[in-house]
Amino acid sequence: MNTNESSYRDKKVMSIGIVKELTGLSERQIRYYEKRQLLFPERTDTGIRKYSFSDVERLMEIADRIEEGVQTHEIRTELAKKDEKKAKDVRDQMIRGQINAHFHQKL
Amino acid sequence: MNTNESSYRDKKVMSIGIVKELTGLSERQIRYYEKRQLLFPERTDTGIRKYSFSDVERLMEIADRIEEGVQTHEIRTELAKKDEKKAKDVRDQMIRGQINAHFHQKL
DNA sequence: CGTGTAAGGAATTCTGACACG
DNA sequence: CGTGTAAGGAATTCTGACACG
Repeated sequence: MNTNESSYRDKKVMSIGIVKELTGLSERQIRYYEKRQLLFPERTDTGIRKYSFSDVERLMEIADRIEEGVQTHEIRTELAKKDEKKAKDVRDQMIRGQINAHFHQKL
Repeated sequence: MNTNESSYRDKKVMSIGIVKELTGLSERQIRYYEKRQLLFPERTDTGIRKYSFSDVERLMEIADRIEEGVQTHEIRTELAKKDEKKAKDVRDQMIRGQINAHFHQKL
């Protein structure tokens, strides 16, 4: 029941037109940030880009940093660091989950 | 922070192709259920339908009921009842929120 | 009643390029 | 470097209709 909700944020379901509306960015900008490796939309079999809500959030962060005069290269590094931290947190939680399950199994 | 998350479920952002993939239904079926008033996607200025994750969930429920041999007309009634109940729950929560806010304001 | 399909048109998205700087 | 734009093509979506039942 809770497993579902959070997956909505990461599910790649929107095409660029909606993302454009949600972020206020131009398609040109959205595609350019992808080329610079700031975000990673998926593609349909026929090549149409698909974005998630978290991609939208990320684009708004990117837009903020750009406005501050930060170059895409630096933003890329920052985001990569953030992503790695999140991945680590997820791994930690997984381990706790395992331990927890193991503990309860013993009862 | 929490206000955002739940809104993802109801935000109309997907076009019919994705909904088709997510639900396994045909475009024909999805559009037909709309005509029968079982769901209410939004439209872009140019007439393209946009669906939310909750629409996707709803379509899966609809598909189940159809498989059980229930007619769209009945499903419509069932869903309307459910929707009304949810709306009522939301109103109740709003009131509780008001009371709560009022209470804390007094302190 | 619920769904498939072919038909024609309109709207969307894609890429590579020229432009400015 | 970051972004706008016109260009041409491919993929998507829309509606109304014929079909079966």
